[in-house]
Amino acid sequence: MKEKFYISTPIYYPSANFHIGHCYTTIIADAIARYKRLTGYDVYFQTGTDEHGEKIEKKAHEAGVTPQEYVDKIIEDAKDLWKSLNISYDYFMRTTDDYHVRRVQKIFKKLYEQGDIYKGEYKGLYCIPCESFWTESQLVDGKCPDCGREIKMVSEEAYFFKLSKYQDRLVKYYNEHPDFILPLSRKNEMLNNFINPGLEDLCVSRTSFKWGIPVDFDPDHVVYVWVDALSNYITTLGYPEDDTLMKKYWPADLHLVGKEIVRFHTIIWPCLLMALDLPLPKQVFGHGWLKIDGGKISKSLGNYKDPREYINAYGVDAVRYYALREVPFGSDGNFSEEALIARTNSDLANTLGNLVNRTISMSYKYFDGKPVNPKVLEEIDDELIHAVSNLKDIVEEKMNGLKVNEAIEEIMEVLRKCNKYIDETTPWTLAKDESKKDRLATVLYNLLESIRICAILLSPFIPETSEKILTQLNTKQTDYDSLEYFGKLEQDITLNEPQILFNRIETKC
RNA sequence: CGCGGGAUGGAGCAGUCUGGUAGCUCGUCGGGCUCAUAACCCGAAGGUCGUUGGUUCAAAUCCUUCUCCCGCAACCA
Repeated sequence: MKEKFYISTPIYYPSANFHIGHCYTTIIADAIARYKRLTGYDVYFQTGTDEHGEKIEKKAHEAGVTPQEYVDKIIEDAKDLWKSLNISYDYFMRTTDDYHVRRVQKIFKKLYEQGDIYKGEYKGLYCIPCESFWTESQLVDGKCPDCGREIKMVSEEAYFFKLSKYQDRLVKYYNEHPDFILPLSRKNEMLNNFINPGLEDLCVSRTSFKWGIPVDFDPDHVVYVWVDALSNYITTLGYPEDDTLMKKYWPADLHLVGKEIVRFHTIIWPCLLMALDLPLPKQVFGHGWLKIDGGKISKSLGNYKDPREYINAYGVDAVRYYALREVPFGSDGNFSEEALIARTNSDLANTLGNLVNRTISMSYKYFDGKPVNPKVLEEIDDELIHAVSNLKDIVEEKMNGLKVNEAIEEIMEVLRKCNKYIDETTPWTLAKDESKKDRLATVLYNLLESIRICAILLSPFIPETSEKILTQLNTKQTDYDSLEYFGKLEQDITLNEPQILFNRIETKC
């Protein structure tokens, strides 16, 4: 039986249409999910939306629609966006779905009945014009850090979760699972800032707004974000009503999250799971951000375009490739249209596209598109064949460490070697000498086989392009097992006519 | 002193743990090639490795001073 792999994106907050940052997280998750499927895992890849809360209630009110109508429209748009990015999610969850509402109520009640949730009073410093709570340390000269006006102490009745009770067990889990939080610097951040100073109990209900899941035994309250949103990862598997899928897929293998919500996934979520007596997720990866021209992507600044504009202009794989290639493991990267164009031209059009094009063209020119391998090898072939043969294992090592950009760079390195190999072997010169015909066939076969292997390994990242290449090769050797050794490309096939994979993007100047 | 990350040729990064000729991609300039998408291949120029002081035969790397940028600080991917 196949080994399972459960990967999730966060459930995004649909207060506005999604931007390139949401795409970034989702593209990485998709690439990892596709890679795991390619290598033989039974993958469950979940994404979705966190649709409750005051902000959406307010936004809907401003737009003159109900909150449900408001989010429905954005979710429709989000699904279209994921489709245009070739996101291969297995399930799109929404916190407004009936089963989720019902199961969250059951979870909340269970925690209440076993004493992990209790009723108390929420006291906070509140800025009335900004409608925001602040902590003491956030205040500037004792005033609201946003507007500078007076704040006041308010209190409301609320339910609390006993986060403090699980502190020691959480630290123990961290120590026993050194790879639980990646990158490591995030773990230190959690310990120094939150855990070591002592966890405080967490406010898990609100009475100040209505757009949320009602606490069924106390209808003045709605369940606040934590129990509602975080539990999405298990309510979709049936918890607590049906354990069939839970047994199959839980615990999650990887929660992919942005660095700003690492805390929720590495402190609050594990403690909730401990309270429910469920296993904890194996790994949480807090990735960096795509910046736009060095600054944050900001809804209020509106400094971004609809991602589909880039997809329509440059192709889905240009956008996917950029997101996956440009940002190093765990750190921030910059997004700009100029950089996207430069990356697409140099890597996808020049290195990859041109290589495929020139190789297939030569195969047509000299052998009518029929690959044969007479194995007239020379010393110069060794390095290429060696590099291509090892590529699968190198990519595997990088992907296991979630170093997606490095995995891609390794493949590009091999493609550059292929281009170099062409110049070194000069097939056009061999073609002029009839006695070198078998050598020429060998050189072209080596190239076509290298391209085939690279195309398969690129399929998790740029699936559309990968498929185009394999179609041009007209090969049936497209699964992971076909990477077992160099030389699996069939010799009784005819390639399809070469087609441009990526047109160079000319910038008007 | 709240915690953490960062500063390396024009741009983006690796190298720092474990000290030993500073590397990669892009860009620029020169050359080559003609299978290919002004592409591809080769070569060159360009760096006092943020700052101060120290340890050492030797520091981008270890210790120290300071500066600047960024993130977190109880819902911004």
